[in-house]
Amino acid sequence: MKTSFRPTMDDVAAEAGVSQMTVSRVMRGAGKTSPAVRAKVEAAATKLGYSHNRVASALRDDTTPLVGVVLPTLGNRVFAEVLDGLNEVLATAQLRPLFGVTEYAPDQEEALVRDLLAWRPRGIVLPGLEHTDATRAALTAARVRVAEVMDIDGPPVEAAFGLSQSGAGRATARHLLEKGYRRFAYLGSQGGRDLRATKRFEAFRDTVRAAGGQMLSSHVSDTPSSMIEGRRLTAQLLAGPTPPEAIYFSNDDLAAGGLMHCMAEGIDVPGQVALAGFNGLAFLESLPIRLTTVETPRAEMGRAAARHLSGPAPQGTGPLKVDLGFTLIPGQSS
Amino acid sequence: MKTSFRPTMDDVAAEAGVSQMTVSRVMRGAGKTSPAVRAKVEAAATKLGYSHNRVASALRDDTTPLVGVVLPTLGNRVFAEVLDGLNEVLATAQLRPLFGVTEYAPDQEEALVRDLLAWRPRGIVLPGLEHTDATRAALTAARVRVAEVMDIDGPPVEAAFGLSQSGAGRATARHLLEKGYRRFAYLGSQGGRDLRATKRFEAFRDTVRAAGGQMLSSHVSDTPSSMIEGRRLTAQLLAGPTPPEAIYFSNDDLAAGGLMHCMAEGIDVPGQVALAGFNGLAFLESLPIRLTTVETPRAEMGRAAARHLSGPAPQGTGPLKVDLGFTLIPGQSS
DNA sequence: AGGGCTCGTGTTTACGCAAACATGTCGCAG
DNA sequence: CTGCGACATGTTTGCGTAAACACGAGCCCT
Repeated sequence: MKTSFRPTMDDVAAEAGVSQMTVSRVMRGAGKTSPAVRAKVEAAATKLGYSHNRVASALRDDTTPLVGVVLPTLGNRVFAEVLDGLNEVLATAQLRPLFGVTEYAPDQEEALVRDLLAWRPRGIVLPGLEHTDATRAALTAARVRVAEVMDIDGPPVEAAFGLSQSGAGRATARHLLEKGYRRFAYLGSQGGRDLRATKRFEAFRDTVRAAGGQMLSSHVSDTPSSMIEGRRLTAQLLAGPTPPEAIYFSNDDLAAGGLMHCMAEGIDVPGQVALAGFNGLAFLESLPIRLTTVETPRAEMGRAAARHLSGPAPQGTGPLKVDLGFTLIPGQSS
Repeated sequence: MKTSFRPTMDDVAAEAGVSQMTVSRVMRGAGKTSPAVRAKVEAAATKLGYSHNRVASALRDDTTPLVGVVLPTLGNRVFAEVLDGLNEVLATAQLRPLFGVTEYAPDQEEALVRDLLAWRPRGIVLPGLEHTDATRAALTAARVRVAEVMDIDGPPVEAAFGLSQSGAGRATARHLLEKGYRRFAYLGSQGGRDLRATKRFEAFRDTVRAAGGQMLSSHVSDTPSSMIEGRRLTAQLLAGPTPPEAIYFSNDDLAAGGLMHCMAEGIDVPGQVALAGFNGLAFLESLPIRLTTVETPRAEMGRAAARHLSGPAPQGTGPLKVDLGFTLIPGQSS
């Protein structure tokens, strides 16, 4: 006997006095097994401490009950919430998420997708609709279900579950224009690698201009987004030569940081400057002034994607787009 | 040719005019291959759209470059941060997290561990030190590295990376006692299933009593923790017959909710009631009053666990405990 | 010049499981 | 009492990969 021997179905079969195939059937609850045999096999498995080997099973089946999950980052609560919703539904379908993060780099996404596909997953979840050609090629070559989340402004590989990012940018612009603001600035982070933030910004800018407003400036820092960074960027902007009437931030973290700066400096919000964010994160409730923002269905995007991947294969009806919507939340900051 | 044919190493080998083994060697960059052959093989692989099959590879090797990750929940930012730190280090070691959540149920943890072990992972990460006997048995039977995170108050299976939960409870109690408070209440959530929160509470209570203080009440709701729930619990408590001088919350979310209640009702903090939380979450910065809390090294616990699992196997020197510490942050709420 | 290297490549084999097919057994209808 | 079918269990086979070993070609050292 080897040191640290690990029992296989053959060992369990020998112990129970049945064939390996019968053990397989009992383990999976598949096919026909008599109660007597089932009991014997279960006792033998317990006695030997047998652990089913999903790797062998997966090789035999040429597929795994895994779903590859690609996220831009875990540093942003948004994606943790998407993952949570995703996992919630995957768990009920006996699927397990296998994930990796790209830090918003397309080439990292490409490498990650390649690696995830090597596991022969049942499906794969990607953020957004923009991918390299090689990524798309790999996805279509593999027989794998694909769900794209967050964005629906573009052609999905197979199915997209999200919201119109440019729609959100437009809605925010319209709200601020209605409130009478005309001179705007935009503050973002991630060095423009967050393509959805860029879509929001461009729609915002175009809407402002179409209405006769002005984009005085836009500054996108290179760092990950955080409250601290939002505070820094806001301080810098307001100390500049052309302070805006309203600031559109690429997300709530930056916006909340902006609000912190204003409160610390005694700058009246929205009197001297209005602020708007994006996402509708729960912590906004704890701010002394309610931030204007756009609420997004984060967990629901994950759930919808998981439902798609758990369900039956699509009927060649072409790419599917599911608009899960967003809600403009007018706050006290505008 | 089958519909939707998936090339194997044999196909690549035929295309390149070499043996399957040579393809394997080129793919893994293992052993000796001449540059000429390498180029031929790589060209053939690209041409055919070959994707390495990690499942077959894992069966052959009887191990996978995967790490099973067990988390109580993803609904709490704390665990997303641990996962982030974990993933950060695992990624550099070419390991991939495969995770599942238990919702704080020991039997779900048991089932989850069994399932994760079926993937023959390199290692496994668990929250806390309390597990069922069957879970411990399964872990030791499997040849798998084990890292437990969050807590160090107890015997680890192999290695624990965390902080003393009871130490944190004691430190908070001492701080409040020094400030002169004597009549306390405790508010928690998760129906007592969060064993680490329970450890903090018990240490807090014992410290208070040993110093001649009183625990007027303790209430643990059954719901997941959230700001809303903290607000509700606090409202209920303060409306009761014996309002305390200070409230110890099981975490920052509840504590922040408590603060919201007090602000909304015009209750002076800490004049009428002091508040203290746990975790030191970033969003506390955005509260108008800095909450007293205990800062925990969440990402670092994940990183340390990942480093342990990536490193060489332990030298039979017995269980390892790594105290990553905590920091009491005295705020304006006490 | 011959022996023993090293280096690059090929051949054989086993990893553990489950589909497909084969076989055996029992009960019941005619 | 015979025959046939339903059901339970067994046998064979192959999934794609990588370790172990085999082998041949060239090289250096004596």
